[in-house]
Amino acid sequence: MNFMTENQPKKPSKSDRTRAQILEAARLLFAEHGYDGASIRDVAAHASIDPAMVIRYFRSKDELFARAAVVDLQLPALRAIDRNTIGETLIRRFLEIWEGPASGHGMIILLRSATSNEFAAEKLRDVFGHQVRPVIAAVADPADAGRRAGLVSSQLLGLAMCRYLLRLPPVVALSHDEIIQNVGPTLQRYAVGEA
Amino acid sequence: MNFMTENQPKKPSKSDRTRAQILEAARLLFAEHGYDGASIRDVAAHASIDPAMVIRYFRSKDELFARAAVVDLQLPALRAIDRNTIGETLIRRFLEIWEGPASGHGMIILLRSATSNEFAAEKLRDVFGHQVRPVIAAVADPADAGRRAGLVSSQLLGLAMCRYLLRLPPVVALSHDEIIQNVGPTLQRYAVGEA
DNA sequence: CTAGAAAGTCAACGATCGTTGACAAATGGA
DNA sequence: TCCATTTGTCAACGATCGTTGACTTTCTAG
Repeated sequence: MNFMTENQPKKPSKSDRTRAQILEAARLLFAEHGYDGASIRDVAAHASIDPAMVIRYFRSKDELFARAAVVDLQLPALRAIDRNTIGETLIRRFLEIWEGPASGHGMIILLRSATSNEFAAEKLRDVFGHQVRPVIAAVADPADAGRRAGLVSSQLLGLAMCRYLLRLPPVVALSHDEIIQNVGPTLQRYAVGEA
Repeated sequence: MNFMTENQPKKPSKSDRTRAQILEAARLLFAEHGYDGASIRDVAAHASIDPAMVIRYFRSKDELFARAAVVDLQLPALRAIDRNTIGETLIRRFLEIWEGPASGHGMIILLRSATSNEFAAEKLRDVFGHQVRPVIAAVADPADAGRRAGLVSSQLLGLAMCRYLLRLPPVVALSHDEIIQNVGPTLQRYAVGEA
């Protein structure tokens, strides 16, 4: 038993590297094929390792998925910015999350599985409740922040579905500027628009 | 062999009823659990029948799914209506499709499986190309009808995801009037708005 | 009534899956 | 060096899945 687990030890101890490889492979395959479509054997093969190791490092497929489906949107604090550019700010951050270099696959993993996996769905509702809604609540009447955040989420999840999951050609073809120009005003109205 | 198959025969011939029962059970379970989550054995049990019969009547699970995932949105011809109410017309039809009495489960079946099943995804793209896009093309410059239809679809698919699949509480709580009031203008702008 | 087709039952196949436990190799501190 | 812990390999388990083929029951036309 390693009793230094909760310190900041300088040990990338072989096992940690294997663990990371498994997790990386899992993120890739869960993102591409969803929870059901990605088998533990597939993950193991992608990490050049035995399937049994996947279970040893993560206790089950569910736990592996939970580790892989971590999402931190890092939404900006909207109170600090010009109230008229809130919609634009949100859609710009959206594009960074989905197409920026630091994209951690987290959202696509959740979205890919949330339709047929209750855990993923709950996790996604959690992201809404703990990451999206508070940001909106900071700039809108808290009484209907949920409604506004819900509308914002509906547009953003739909855009993600069409562009990154379903890959509807006309939506894939949209440039960043077009997206900002079209969707920005929608989000602006949903977030802080009239009534 | 029944050589009267392509006429309009007055024979609900036992087998036709079984066939219909299987299809109904399949639609229900595919809508609830998706392609992977609904097994042929489940469908058979729901139809009070042997699993082998499902294969006999439909040749395979894929074919059964194809039969179950039929969608006809019956979108109204937008050219006939007041140009200023296009957004409202679209969102009203959306609510009818998803919550009206004639809801055939078709869209929820597709949406539930499209994220991890390529056939369902292709079918959904097909619905977009053959049912949504033409309707938009009738009232907008055909050159960017794809872009406009894509934006409309992103909002509507996102709303369906949040309200019927993910069941985000604040989105579920929205009344029809609230939805029409909030989403209508968005669709209006996407469909026929400036530039 | 009777023969043949249609409808339904049953058991099993091969494949894949998550998971386990027994075992071998590698590693590192004493 | 020796030994204990870690790390990795291997084969198999039980379960579930889609699908098949042989069989029996039910229905219906002649």
